[in-house]
Amino acid sequence: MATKREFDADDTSSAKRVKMENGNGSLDPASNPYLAHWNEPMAKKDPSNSADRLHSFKRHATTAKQAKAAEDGPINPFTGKTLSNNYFSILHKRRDLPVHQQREEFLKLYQESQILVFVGETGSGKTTQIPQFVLFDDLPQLNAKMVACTQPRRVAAMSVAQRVAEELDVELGAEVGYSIRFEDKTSPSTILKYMTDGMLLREAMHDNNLTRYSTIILDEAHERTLATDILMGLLKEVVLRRPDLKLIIMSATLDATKFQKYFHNAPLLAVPGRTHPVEIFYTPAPERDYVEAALRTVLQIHATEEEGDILLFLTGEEEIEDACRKINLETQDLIREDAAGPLTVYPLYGTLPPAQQQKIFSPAPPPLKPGGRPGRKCIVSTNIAETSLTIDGIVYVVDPGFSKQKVYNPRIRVESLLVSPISKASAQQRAGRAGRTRPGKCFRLYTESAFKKELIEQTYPEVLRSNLASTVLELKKLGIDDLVHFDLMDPPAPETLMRALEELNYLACLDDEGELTTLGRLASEFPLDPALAVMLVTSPEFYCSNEILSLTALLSVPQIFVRPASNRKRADEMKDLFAHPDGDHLTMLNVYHAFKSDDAQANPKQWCHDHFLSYRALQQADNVRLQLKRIMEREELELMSTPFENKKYYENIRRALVAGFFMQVAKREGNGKTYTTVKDEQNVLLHPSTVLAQDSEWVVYNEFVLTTKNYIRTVTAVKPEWLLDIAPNYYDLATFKKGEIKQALQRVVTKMERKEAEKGRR
DNA sequence: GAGCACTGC
Repeated sequence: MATKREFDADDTSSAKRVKMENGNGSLDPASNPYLAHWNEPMAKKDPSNSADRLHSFKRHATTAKQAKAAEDGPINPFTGKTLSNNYFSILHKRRDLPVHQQREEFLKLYQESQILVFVGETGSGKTTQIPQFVLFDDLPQLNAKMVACTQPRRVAAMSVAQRVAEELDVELGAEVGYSIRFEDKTSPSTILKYMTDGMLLREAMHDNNLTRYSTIILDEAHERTLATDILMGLLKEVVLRRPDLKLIIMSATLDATKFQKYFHNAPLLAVPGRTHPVEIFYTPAPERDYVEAALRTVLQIHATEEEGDILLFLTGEEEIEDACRKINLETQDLIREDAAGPLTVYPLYGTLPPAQQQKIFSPAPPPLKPGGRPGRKCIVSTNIAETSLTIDGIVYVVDPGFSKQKVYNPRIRVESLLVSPISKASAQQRAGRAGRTRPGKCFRLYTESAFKKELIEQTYPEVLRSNLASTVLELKKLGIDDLVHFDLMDPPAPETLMRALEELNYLACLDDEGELTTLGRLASEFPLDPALAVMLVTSPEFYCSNEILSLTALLSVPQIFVRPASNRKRADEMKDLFAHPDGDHLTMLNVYHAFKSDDAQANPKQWCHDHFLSYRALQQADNVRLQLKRIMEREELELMSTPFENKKYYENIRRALVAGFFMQVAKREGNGKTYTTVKDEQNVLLHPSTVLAQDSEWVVYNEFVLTTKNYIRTVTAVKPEWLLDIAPNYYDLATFKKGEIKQALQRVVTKMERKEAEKGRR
């Protein structure tokens, strides 16, 4: 039984290798005490060992006592090797974690119930310990299955896997591994796999019952990412089809009963966390200018509070950089007056290069003179410090109560970022950041009554704030036929679903009955938005799949052009070197080709720096391109180019663009600067960053940006004939409202018909 | 004449 997984494993070559080595017993450190220290990977995998070591364990009938005895060694029950000293010293600390108090209780509920909701506050140890508790009772190795534990973020999946591998005294990637986009660190011997929630969702698309797993743990479920929400809906159905599958939903306290209710009143187990108390202060009256109030508060803390670092939450890059400058200036004044010690200010936001992000972990500055006023650091951060990054040593948190949040307006099909009040849950999370190392203080720049009466309980889950086109495509691929009755924890507005279905229908991914088409099935194989996926899948028809492949990759990574405030002119000049008069898409492609040239590859980092391009983004694009290319090859989509000398080289690319983005087209109004989007009839302006000459009558755009004005960004000129030709369903003139756009298209139709007729006469 | 919160496949 125990060796069965070798034959089930995807990686047949390594499975074979394991088998051969198993034949040679003397190489197995478990059976040869003189080789127990031997750490060569080739000698370690032997799944049958675990069955031997845990032979007295009856699946789903074990006790905490049994597990503890097995953990106490001296032999590693999963590898058969002697446990290291490091292992025992960690084991000692692990047993101190709050979750260990309730191991027996956990096992009982886990064994009794198919679904379990587990609530553990920060510091409870749930993410590292619960999967191990499961391992000793679920014994996935006996059935050639795995235990999966999902995380919303890649870094978390990687770092937790690393930690748990150390705790179990195994090599990372062997019994404990992780799986994230671009990196699968697992092997045939893996029995515990940490992975991103998106990754598990991808797997589910090819294996609707997730048969590789015997237990699935959804961690950080309270974050309610799109992937977690869909997985919950899916797993709710899968558990009915697979009575052998167990499911654990892990969450921070807040919303636990909601999860419980959603899963037919599944049992709930709560474990306290281990944090220090945080004292909360409110302002007596509402603040008019939250940035100004925040700066004042930071300086006051610095001048009057005892030692300890400060974390200030603001909403975006510009606001943060500005605040950092001001805090620095004011601190100089305080120091001159000898009213405060030194203060180092660090900005923190997602688009900051990793090296700069790392700086926040440097220690606070020492007093200016021995015995002088204490120095401290102040971190001014976006929401990234709320969940993704934890900084030890923070004692003071300043929370103005705002963050930028994505909102989706299905009426005009536009996602945009809006500065909005945070939720109570967010406010609590922010305050908690002050109590990680010792008791702290949190200064909320709003009144207590505003907190109680105005803040919503929870931030709306992503599923209620997003365009659901790709989600609907995924659900179809997951085998969900009846979307309207698919049981999501928070069902989105019917209009959002209708919009998504409509969009997919126009893209020919769904037929008129709402069934997945061949194109839709192909498109769903790509980790891309449907429009991009359709553009890529159809690009061979336009003889430019190589180029569209590059472009697709470029469009799915962050901005490649860098434009530092101090050197805008030079940056713009450099961009002009790559500019293509027909538009930004072609310009980006020129950049990519230049980046891949031998000249640039000699020293790509320097080359990017010299040309004001983001090396990180271009490298990422390269990575994405490779992944997409592999999928294209697997799906037998041909990779080809129109010869560069051919007149149609760029025209073919522009036509292929239309095949995916025909719903994102705008027409210039008269000879002016304003454009109107087709069908939705929004008035928009070309984003000032465009290289496109103002005289293009019809353009496709990649995104709609709602800021001070309505902009369309990344635009390329197209011909109206192509629209009618390539997307006849969408450009069925009968469906257009009366107006300038319809008239213009009507004229094009007439012209095309006349040409056609002339051709016929000749 | 501009400003991308944060993730993820």
